[in-house]
Amino acid sequence: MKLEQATIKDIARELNLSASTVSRALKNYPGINSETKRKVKAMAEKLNYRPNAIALSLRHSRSFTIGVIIPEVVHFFFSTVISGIEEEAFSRGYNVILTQTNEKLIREKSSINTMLSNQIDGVLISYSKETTDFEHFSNLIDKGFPIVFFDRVPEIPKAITVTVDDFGGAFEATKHLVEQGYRNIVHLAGPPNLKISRERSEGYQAALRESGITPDPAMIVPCPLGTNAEAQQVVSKLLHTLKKKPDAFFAHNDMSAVGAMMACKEAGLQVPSEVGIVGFSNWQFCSMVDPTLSSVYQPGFEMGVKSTQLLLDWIEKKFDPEKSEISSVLVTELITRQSSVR
Amino acid sequence: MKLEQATIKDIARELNLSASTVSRALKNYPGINSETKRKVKAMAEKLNYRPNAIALSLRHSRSFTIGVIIPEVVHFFFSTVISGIEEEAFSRGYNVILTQTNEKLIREKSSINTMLSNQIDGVLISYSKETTDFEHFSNLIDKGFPIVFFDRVPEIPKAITVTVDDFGGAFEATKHLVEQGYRNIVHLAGPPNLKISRERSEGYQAALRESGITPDPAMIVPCPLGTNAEAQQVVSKLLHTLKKKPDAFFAHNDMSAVGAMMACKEAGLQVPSEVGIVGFSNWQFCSMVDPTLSSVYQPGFEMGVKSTQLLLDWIEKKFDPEKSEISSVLVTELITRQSSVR
DNA sequence: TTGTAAGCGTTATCAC
DNA sequence: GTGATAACGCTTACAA
Repeated sequence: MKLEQATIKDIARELNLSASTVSRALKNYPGINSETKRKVKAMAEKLNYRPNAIALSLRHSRSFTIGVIIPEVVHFFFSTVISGIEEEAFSRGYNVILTQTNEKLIREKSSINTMLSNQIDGVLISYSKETTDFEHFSNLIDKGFPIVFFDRVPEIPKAITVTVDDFGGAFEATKHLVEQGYRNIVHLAGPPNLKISRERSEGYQAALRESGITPDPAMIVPCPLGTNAEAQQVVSKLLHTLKKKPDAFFAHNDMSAVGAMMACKEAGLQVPSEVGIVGFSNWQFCSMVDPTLSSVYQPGFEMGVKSTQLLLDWIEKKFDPEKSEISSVLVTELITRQSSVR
Repeated sequence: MKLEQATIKDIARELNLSASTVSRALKNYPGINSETKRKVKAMAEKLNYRPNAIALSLRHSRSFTIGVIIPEVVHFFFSTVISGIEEEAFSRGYNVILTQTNEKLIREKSSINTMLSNQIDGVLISYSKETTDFEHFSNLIDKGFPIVFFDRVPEIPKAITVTVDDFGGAFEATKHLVEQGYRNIVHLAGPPNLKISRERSEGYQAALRESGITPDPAMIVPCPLGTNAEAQQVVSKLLHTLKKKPDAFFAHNDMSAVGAMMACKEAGLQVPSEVGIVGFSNWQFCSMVDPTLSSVYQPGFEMGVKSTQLLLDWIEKKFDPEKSEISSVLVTELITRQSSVR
């Protein structure tokens, strides 16, 4: 059962007018009899007329719809970004069509194709962990199609990107641990093919160096899944195997940090007195665990808003990506809680 | 800069054919010269032809797009549901357009209008906390427009709904607390205008009665915001004011449960030996807090999948809501962890 | 001030 | 086997 939508033609027929007059009346064109205008609007109201956005899209070759492609919806940080995207798009009269890739490259590609078929005006992308080749993006960029990358951004020419200052955040977190007197700081690192992981790792190392500590490769431990179970297991093992006994953990995400915390508790180590822990992202649960978890806040909502602003400005030709290369970097903020302060 | 999309006309021009022939060739219609077909497909490939979904929508009055309206994206449960919706829709060739209402009725209404303008084929809705009048829904239902409600469902005639067994989940949780020997069980209740809140409250009361305990209105405490801060404050106060000292909390959501846990710790009460706590939803952090939090698991992903199945079956006329009234109730599962087992 | 006609991309219908 | 035409709903030169 379809919804019987009244069209301009219906209004025209009822009032013995032409479709063009109705169209003009509805849009307050100059040079329309005000009585006609009144009648048209009244009839539109009566018939519950609603413009057909599909017809408008076809006419204007503009859909007022943007696409969003993310790895996962069920992810606190990404959901925050989506929220920002949705707010900004809504307030500027755009629709958002959303797909998740589940970290699969093939879904990423097919999503882009579907969206292009649907004539989206532009797209926001955070790519999957499987993506190592960026040709499907550069093709679009080369054709001048509006595309903005956020958080997970490719290192390709002319890409417009929005990220947080991962390096700076990691630097600050590590520095903080040093200041609290921790010396043997382990880094639980993310998947190395993501730039964000590398930035965080480098920020950590830079902070150590600046503090006169030489980074030890053995202290950089991969936790590519980023789950608390993984980190717990990894850290439990570490506590036995490492020569230099670690007295702090800087994790690339909050779940790993919690995993580390659980492993320490299990091993009978006091947090923060014996071991300091700092996470990254400042997820909701940071203030709910015991001890509460210090973490680097990433402005997800702002990232969504900023990315969308850039994209829509581009679409609406308010800025020209050819002339103004933009990579926007949002500042992070270290939130210190119990887990790292002694 | 628009993407120069090749159209059927372009292919036709290149090959000196008519648009209709090209269209037929591309769709493998019978009665087309196989050589022509080959040439057309080759040219389509060469020009990187992609069918214009907008034109198809206009032609067929079908957009292959469904709308999703939820209160908040940044909400673990809802994001899980979205994930299920997205998966099912994607696998059946539909797009998902998403809006969040931020719990505002006015946004709910305007979102529906925008989506209708965009000729969505159907819509999935979980309504806002502000929504108390359901006329904007019944209007659509009366016109036979495909609409499926999930989680927060209105009690109006002919509404197709998908919920979890909130009553049953609450019943089981409360029963479990009783079995663990807790007697003065407080319920931290959700906003009463949501049916889910009432169901959970009633499940709690029914379980008490079945255990020979008369529910005490003073032991049902509103926590309408559902934040841990709110619950912590409420519970701290409770511990002093209630005549019958509470020895357990069944919260309508997990954040309230954590708030209660924090308040108890603060008051020097041991969990679970002195106070038992059970939450609702089984959010990620349940296994991360200390002690780990027992909670009622709600199948969010399945809810998304089920709702979408119903909606798409309706759209594709695989079931007739006039004949088969469907309210689908998914089972919950109590996950017992440390906070309630002694 | 209003009407006519063409066109956005596609396909169903009817010709040839 | 293939082509011409009309139609989906709307806007916009151009004409009246």
